[in-house]
Amino acid sequence: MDKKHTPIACISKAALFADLSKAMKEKIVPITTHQQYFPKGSLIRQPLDGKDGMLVIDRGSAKVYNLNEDGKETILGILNQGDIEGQQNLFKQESNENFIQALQDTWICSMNRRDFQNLLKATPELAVTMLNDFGKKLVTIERDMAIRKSLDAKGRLMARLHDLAKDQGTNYVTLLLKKKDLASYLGITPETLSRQFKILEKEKKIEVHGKRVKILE
DNA sequence: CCATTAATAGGCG
DNA sequence: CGCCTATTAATGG
Repeated sequence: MDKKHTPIACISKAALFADLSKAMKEKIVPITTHQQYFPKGSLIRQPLDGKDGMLVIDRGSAKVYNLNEDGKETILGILNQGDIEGQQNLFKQESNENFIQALQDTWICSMNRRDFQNLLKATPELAVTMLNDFGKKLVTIERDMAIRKSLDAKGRLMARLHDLAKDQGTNYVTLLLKKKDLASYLGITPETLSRQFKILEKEKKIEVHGKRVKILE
């Protein structure tokens, strides 16, 4: 299935590293572990697993979630190819407190905290790039929170669909998540999500075909 | 096939 | 809207 994988190519896929010079990337290579394979549904990270590094999705996708008091999942975010997760772990002692589960067969590359800290000290450009990335993530999170608080279920769903359309570059969007996961991500129940889909269809705003949704407005 | 999980439907607070 | 239950669809072995 997989052809060739070079550490440099892998690093370049990660938004965080994409803009670095080749020399910079070569500095990163030695501290990375490449192409660990996780079958669909397996846990890539979980609390107390002792993994302290950050990871990059080389291929595949994964969901980040934790469990609330009632033992139910709350989806914190979705990782797609090239996304970074666990940057926090590079700066603090504790290991992960969230679960990360592969949504498809997924390959990740990773590095541990200590090696990366040393590299950061030696490579200011990397530190700056990373800080900017943090900023972007912060903006996204704040925006998501604002949406969750201000919009009702229908509005949240529509907003999410438009985001997906933007990400995927088409109005015929493919839902990567199971609907119950999408519901969790939106902070609503699966039942409510199902109802909102029906309502939006009736209003001629979307067309649902299994896991694909056409956005009509 | 059967068993489990996901999605939907309907009732109710 | 969330929670609950029942039914059906989809999935995986």
